[in-house]
Amino acid sequence: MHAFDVLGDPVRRRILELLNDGERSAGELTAAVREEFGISQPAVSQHLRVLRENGFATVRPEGNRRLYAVERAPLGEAEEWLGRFAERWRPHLDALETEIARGRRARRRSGEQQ
Amino acid sequence: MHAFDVLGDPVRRRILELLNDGERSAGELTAAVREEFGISQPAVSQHLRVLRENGFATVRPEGNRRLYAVERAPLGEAEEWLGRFAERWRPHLDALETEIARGRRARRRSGEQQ
DNA sequence: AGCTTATATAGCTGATCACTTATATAGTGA
DNA sequence: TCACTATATAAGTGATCAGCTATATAAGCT
Repeated sequence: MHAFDVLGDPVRRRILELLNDGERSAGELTAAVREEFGISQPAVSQHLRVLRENGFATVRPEGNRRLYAVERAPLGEAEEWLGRFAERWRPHLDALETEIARGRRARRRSGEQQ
Repeated sequence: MHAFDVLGDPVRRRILELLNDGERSAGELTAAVREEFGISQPAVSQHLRVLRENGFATVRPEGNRRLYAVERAPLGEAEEWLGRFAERWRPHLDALETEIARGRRARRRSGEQQ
């Protein structure tokens, strides 16, 4: 399953957003998502499975619970694909590198520390 | 239709990649995509419609042809969403902003022009 | 062991969507 | 105008997928 297929679902995107704040148990995620989307516990569990099986999330059992955490690598790949277009829509990003170099030169000359 | 739903299709992603190199006629896109995915002309045309209607591409008629161009704004929105996770996987991007600010201060003080 | 809580899986179903063929629209040039 | 090329739309179909209910698995507690 391609990264963008995984990200194509609003529930999964929401779960990832929640996980971005830190680890969450399946139950916490289910409660939040049920509230917003009005779907059942198994529905959420299936989305968690998709996230797991595609490497977007990892699980770690803690007692009774299963704690989920976001895995950023696949998100990075998606971002990388979009990045091939980014040079054009955000040209100032290229300029950043230049800015840094100029800033360093300026500081060297003025003797600014820190 | 959400940005990631549009990007969820491999044919549409390929079309965007092709458009990233510059304007292409519907016919050129159709030829390339038919080759790679083995789908019909109407199938490609429908994908072009999705890209148009969701703001990922614009068209401009030229004689008989219709020339497509990529529109980067919605790609930027998708990238922005991913960016909320990026702070963690690419922390140096945050540092860039700081660098710029520091560079500007340094230049102001040293009186560097241009 | 038996009950409860937490989470996952199985099996089914309806909606969505990408594809197909057939046809419509529109520009070009004889 | 007629034929030709380029592209879009229409209508129908099958596959995929997200949802549901019911049930299984597994840990904690009494």
